[in-house]
Amino acid sequence: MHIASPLHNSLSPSLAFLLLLCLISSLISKMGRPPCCDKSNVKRGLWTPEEDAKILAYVANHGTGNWTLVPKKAGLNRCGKSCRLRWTNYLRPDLKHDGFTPQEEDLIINLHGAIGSRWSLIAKRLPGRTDNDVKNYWNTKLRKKLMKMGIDPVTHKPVSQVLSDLGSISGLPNTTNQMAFINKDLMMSNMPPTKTEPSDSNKSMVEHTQEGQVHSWEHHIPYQVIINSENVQPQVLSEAASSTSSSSSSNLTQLGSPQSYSCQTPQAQISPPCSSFDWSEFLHSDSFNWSLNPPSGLMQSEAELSDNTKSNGHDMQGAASEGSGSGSGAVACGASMEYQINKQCEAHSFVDGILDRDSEIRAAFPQLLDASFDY
DNA sequence: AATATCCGCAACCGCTCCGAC
DNA sequence: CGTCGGAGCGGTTGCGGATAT
Repeated sequence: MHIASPLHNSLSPSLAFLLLLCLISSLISKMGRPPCCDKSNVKRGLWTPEEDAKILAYVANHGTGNWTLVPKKAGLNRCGKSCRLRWTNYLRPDLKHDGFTPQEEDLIINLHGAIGSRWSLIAKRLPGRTDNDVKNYWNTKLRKKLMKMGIDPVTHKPVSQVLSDLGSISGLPNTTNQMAFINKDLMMSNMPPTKTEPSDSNKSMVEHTQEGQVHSWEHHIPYQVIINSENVQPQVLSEAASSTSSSSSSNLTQLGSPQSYSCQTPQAQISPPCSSFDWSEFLHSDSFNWSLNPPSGLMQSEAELSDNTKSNGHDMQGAASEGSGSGSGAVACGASMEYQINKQCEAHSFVDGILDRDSEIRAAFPQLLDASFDY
């Protein structure tokens, strides 16, 4: 004896499915933004030549833009976002697919030291390269190269300086006005855990596994250990911190790295107080062409530059636009860093300059280094 | 020769920004 | 002013080839 409810009788399977869809979409809208496409029904993974041809044909006929419609119009079972990435990172006709030149390599290192992991900004200085290219090249080659040479790829400081800064935190005489950054890779690769006995204050941060490996650094040590508020203006700090979703390490590196290039005493490293600094302006300035004699192709057109400034204006344009005085401050700061960077570039390569700085620190603080670290 | 490990790169993911409505 | 969707960004993952054992 089955008594069917009226609802059960009237609800066809297709209607039930629609209601379910409505319920799900309603739930999704409450939870947050729905995905850009139905990932379960689109192809993922490597692209075939046929798919590439469809994208190329579509772009040739319609141009780029409105990528969500591209899969449908081009006859592709792909997410629009995936199509856009395929185009921008691989299919664009202006892309270079050959290896990076030494000039490009130097430029990436210099720019990374100055602005951190702003791959898109760096890539804009390298015609034919995408942010993905630059990022991959950095992660696979340049980072390791710098580490091998004893340079912390995060701070672009010599390892000895980073470690001495770490020693300062852990109870050794503290050299204020310094910015110290802890890089996990650096720790893992340059700090033999069995050799270094952490001080009491450090023991809580350093944990040795049974195999003698250090772990959990990132959970215990803030990347930014010391920031002198007199030298780093809160506005710059907050702008840098809020400008991107990238990690705090990269944001803070932007602030610290240019200063660390200077071949001066630790105290003198710190630039005069800046009301703000315009990274975009700095990058666009002639002084940022370095002494690499970059090929003319490395230069960016004015249109691109202004677009660049616009797209990054919220985080790169500081008080320069807010008042005449602060504008000159930005210029002054830019000039200061330009001087430091150019000074270094004039005499040596980037790496040479850092190694020189390393030697100076070793000479200035032999006891400090010898007593704290043996590497 | 077979297997394990490493490495580089393409692609994906999640987030933010920004303009249109 | 808030919402929506496109676009861009940086970080991460996974695959496939290269190299080591």
